[in-house]
Amino acid sequence: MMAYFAHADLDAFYASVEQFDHPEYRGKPVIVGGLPGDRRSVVSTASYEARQYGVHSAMPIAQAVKLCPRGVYLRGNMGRYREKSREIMDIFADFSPTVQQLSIDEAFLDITGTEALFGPPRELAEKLKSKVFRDTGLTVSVGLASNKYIAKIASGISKPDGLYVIEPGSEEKFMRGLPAAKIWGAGSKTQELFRKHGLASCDDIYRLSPETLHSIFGQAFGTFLYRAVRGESAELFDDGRGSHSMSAERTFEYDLYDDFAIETELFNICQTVMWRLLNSRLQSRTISVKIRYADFSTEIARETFAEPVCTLNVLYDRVSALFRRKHRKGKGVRLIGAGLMNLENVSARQGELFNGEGEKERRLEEMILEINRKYPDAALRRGRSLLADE
DNA sequence: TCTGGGGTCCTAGGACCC
DNA sequence: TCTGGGGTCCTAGGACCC
Repeated sequence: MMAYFAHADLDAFYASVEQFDHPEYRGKPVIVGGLPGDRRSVVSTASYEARQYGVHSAMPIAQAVKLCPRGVYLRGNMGRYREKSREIMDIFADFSPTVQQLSIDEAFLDITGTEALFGPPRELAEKLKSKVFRDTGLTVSVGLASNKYIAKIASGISKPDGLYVIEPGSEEKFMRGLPAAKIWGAGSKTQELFRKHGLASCDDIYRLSPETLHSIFGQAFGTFLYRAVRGESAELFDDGRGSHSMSAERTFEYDLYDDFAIETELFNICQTVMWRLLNSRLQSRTISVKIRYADFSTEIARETFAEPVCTLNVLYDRVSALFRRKHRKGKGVRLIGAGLMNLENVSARQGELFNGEGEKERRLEEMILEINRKYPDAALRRGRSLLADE
């Protein structure tokens, strides 16, 4: 049986959720990401009305305000977006037993062999689109193709509220007709390389030998490009295996120079990471610290320990020691972050670390983390001093 | 107009072991 | 008697995605 995939992608997701929840925003340019006057905020999502002013994702809010001063600016509500996302993913699951969620607002559906239930792929896509709209008030763009990579490209062709079908057998022709800028997985640096080598279209890349592609782009990426421009399955994305990580970071409105202020922020970030770790039933032996200085230069330090992190105290001790080793004093700090890599499921052995005193400490920490999560402003200092007093 | 936050994957090179 | 090659683990940095 011929494999067939749908890529379903919500249109301007965060902005559309806001317009659904607040009818007074409908038809207006909505910009989610920050309020006018916020320093160092960027646009997370711009509604299609806002895009007409030239506003787009990743643009600094200050620039968006210049382009679109009358827009509706919002900081956003991730909890609400996640809730809406779950509703939509549940709908996707009605149409395919194999839904691979790629991010909060998009997924691949393996729709191979679903004809008997939903009719031909185009019909399935139309049913899916109208069900999503009926049940959630949001529009979704769908691409249909014989492999996931092409389905992903297809869903972007006729956004918003689009439906684009690549007939089996026409994958290569479709890709070769696209500009190189449309290659998913080739970002700004690669686009620069394309320009440098005079590669304007996918067809230009198609004409290069595998050897040339490898010499320009490296082994893995060269192979990826070779396959992508032929309309072959080019799997850039996670196949479900592989390592996972968990991190939190914060950019400050004004660069920090004060050690105590920096340590307090670092502790705050460790709390966030620890809270998520405790709720995930995962563990990790590798910590990372990220520092971005006022000049935007960014450094990352990692360290792997023999024993996994199991309490906030341990996490904070390790993170702050690594931070102090890496930190160049006197340079303004724009961002700090901390994370855990190579996450694995909590082992039986780890359970032994939680007996007696360890268990008591962990319970206390869980309480503090819970309080701080509920009342972030009130409990922060208390949390830190409680731990410091031990 | 200076550039968020949370992820994934790839590469190159060093340490160490057999 | 100054030097092989493979495997594994680890670190730092970069590119990309939404």
